[in-house]
Amino acid sequence: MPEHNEELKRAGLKVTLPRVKILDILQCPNNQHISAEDVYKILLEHHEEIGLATVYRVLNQFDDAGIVTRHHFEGGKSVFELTQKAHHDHLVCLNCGKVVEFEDDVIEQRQVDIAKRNKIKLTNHSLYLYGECEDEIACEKYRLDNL
Amino acid sequence: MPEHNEELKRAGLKVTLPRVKILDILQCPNNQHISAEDVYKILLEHHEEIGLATVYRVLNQFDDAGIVTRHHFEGGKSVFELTQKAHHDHLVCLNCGKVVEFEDDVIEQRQVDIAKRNKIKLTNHSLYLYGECEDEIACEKYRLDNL
DNA sequence: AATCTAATTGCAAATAATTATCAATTAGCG
DNA sequence: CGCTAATTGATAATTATTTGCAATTAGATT
Ligand SMILES: [Mn+2]
Ligand SMILES: [Mn+2]
Ligand SMILES: [Zn+2]
Ligand SMILES: [Zn+2]
Repeated sequence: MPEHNEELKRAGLKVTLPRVKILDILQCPNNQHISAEDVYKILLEHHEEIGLATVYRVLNQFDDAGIVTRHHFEGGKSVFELTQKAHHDHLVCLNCGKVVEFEDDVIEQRQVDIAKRNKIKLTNHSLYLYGECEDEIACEKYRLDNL
Repeated sequence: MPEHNEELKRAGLKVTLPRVKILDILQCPNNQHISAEDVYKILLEHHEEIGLATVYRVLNQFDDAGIVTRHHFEGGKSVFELTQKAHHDHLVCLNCGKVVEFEDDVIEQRQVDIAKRNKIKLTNHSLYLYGECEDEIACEKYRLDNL
């Protein structure tokens, strides 16, 4: 019934409980830019008996299908977010982990120019800005709230 | 005697064969943006009895000392390069692995503005452009030459 | 130059993140 | 309702990197 089913079918994926549940989790605003491990933890909290291997598998399938976008923030592990209508890049606080999304047409255009100038057909890029919240109090609060 | 010694001493690191040899390897133009594993392979080719753990340790020490800069290109493993006088970003061919360095003041300035606008003190950033060489023949050649 | 000691190294075992294997289960088509 | 290929869970395997520890050594101190 939910539109989740449509999205899965469109991607040629069977509608299974793990997939629907994982989509649910990704949908939640709190869980944007979430790691496989964290998706798994939330599943456990919801008492869903879904294996970690399945989480990784499903996220990869979603990535292949374009349903999610994978990012490599500093820290080794991949994080995923539902693919948005518009491309955007990220600004990450190294203290509290807050992620701010932004888009900048000037930067995007420059990237295209640089690639062209160097005779390379640009297929994608990754841009991450790292820093620290100027508001230290809010930063510390955010950090504590997210464990 | 070589200036390597100075660089190591300045960083408070003893002048040892592993460190000197690894600096030698990083110095070579062929080895810009090289992984720990590849540094280790080259050491083996040079018949240097240096352990892989030491390579990782030394590269981390160099990173801490600012002697090298670590990058995370697509592909999981870290790559290192001797820290250059000027900051630059990278354009990588996903086919042949060629890496082109570039600097773009407009992009740099925009990043600063974006961070400021979002009340975050920018500490660093990573920008990687990925694509494919327009010259497919040169691309394939480069790919084969590098294994 | 001989001595000393903290830094360094090599090797093997340990981690961390992710993937592969495979038998058991199941979605969805006919 | 039955069939079959897709999916899943548990576990073993991989990959990249780090850590523990005993043996070695650079370089300061006699
Ligand atoms: Mn995002
Ligand atoms: Mn470079
Ligand atoms: Zn913060
Ligand atoms: Zn190429």
